Amino acid sequence: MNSKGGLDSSSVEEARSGGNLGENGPLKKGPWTSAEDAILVEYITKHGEGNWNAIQKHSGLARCGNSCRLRWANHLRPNLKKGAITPEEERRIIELHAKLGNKWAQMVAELPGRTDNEIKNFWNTRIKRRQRAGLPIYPAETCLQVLNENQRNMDLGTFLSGNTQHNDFSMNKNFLIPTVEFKSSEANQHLYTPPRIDIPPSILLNIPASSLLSQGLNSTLYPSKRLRGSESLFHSLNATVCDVLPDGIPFPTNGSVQIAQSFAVPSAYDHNPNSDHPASSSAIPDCHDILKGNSNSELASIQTRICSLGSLSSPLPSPETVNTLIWSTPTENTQLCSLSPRNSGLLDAVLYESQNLKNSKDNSCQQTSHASVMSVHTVGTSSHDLHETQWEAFGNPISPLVSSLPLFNEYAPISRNPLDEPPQSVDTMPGCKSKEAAVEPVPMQYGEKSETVNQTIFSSLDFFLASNCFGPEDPC
DNA sequence: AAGAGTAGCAACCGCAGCGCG
DNA sequence: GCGCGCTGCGGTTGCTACTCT
Repeated sequence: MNSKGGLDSSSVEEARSGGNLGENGPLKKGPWTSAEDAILVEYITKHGEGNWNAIQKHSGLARCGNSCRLRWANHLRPNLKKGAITPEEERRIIELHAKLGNKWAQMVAELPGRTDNEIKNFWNTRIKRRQRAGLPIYPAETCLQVLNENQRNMDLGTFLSGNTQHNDFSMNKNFLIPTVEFKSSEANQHLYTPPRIDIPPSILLNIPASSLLSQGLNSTLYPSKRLRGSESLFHSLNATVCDVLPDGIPFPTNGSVQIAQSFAVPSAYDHNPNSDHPASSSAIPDCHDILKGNSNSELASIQTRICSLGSLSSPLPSPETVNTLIWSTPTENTQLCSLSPRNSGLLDAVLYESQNLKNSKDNSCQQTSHASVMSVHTVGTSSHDLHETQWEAFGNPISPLVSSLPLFNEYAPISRNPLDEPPQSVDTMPGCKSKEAAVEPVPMQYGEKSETVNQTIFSSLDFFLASNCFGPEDPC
């Protein structure tokens, strides 16, 4: 690539003139030549890093300052570690991503010799690879490790006081936990007293949404000073996810989930102002307001709701409409979701769920709802219930989250490697008429609880990470 | 053997934060 | 306080090599 001076003068002169580009002409793009590298290295050796635009001006390179900076940072600077990512580095990257999300620059500090670009590329490749294989993004041990670390570092009090691992939380002084009523959930609560979910706040709040949703839903949901495109995307996601969370879901009332609970709010997609879901009206601040005012709440709400989404009840759109949903062009209802071709499919589906949820509120799908509600709230109490009830929701033969997705079952209740075992037909499951493949719930042993619960959470998340199933990329 | 598909990598683009005048 | 330029970051795109059919 580069030799610190092994080039003849003609090559350097050519590089200085920008090849076929004049020195004052347009800046050169594309791959760097050895001659350009040599010039850059020479200049930085003499003058040091920084002032990249000056480098462009004074070195004669026909490259913009930022390009020089990137070239130096990613390829030319000393102490760069070349070669493939080692298993140990991979493990570290996974850990860091679980903690930090797509904060490549921060990860660099923990991975000397590697560049943010390298890490980013590695991660993106890894994501693709694991999605293809139907594997969870995060190994269970990583989930547990992050969980344990967060448990050590943070409790609810520190979270609320801002003394957390994620300083972003502390930077929001107006983090409010609005009181939320779930009127429509009362009946459910009678039936299913919300048990305490045995998931500490840290696992829900400290694993950035960007980690959980990266590449699948939104790349930068993690509270960040940078919102940019993801902000608008988040708004759409916000709207859709707000809506798809059934109003009747009675969140457990421990601290962590209360936070999530407080964001189960209506959205602009509620086209029925007279909706008889009072929980989705005045008592709850608008998601958008919350989210604009406190980006951390994005994390909390999204993460938690995504967890809940894993067990969504389905308003039972027909398979036909599911197909329409998946393949139709954006409508006024879905255009907000068209921010990213990768995301639109999932968000369309979520939106559709939302619409049908509203439209079918009078339908007799309460039992299905209950099943899914239970799947959320039985996590901590009965693994058996968890599997069964989640299974009911997941196995809903008409849900677009299932019926259109053979892959879905690879992300079904328990994170199991679909490569390990061929999926079992849902037909074999009581009450399931879908022809879709399924994975049989596995009895959980004592001691597996924590891991399995987390696996469940991340399996659901992984399912969403695999959301391109909804889109044209993978019309499964 | 050839074309298609995919993986991996390098580089670019656009945005936001920051400092300075 | 405001505008401007610089810098850094994260997402995306494009290219090349490799694999598969």
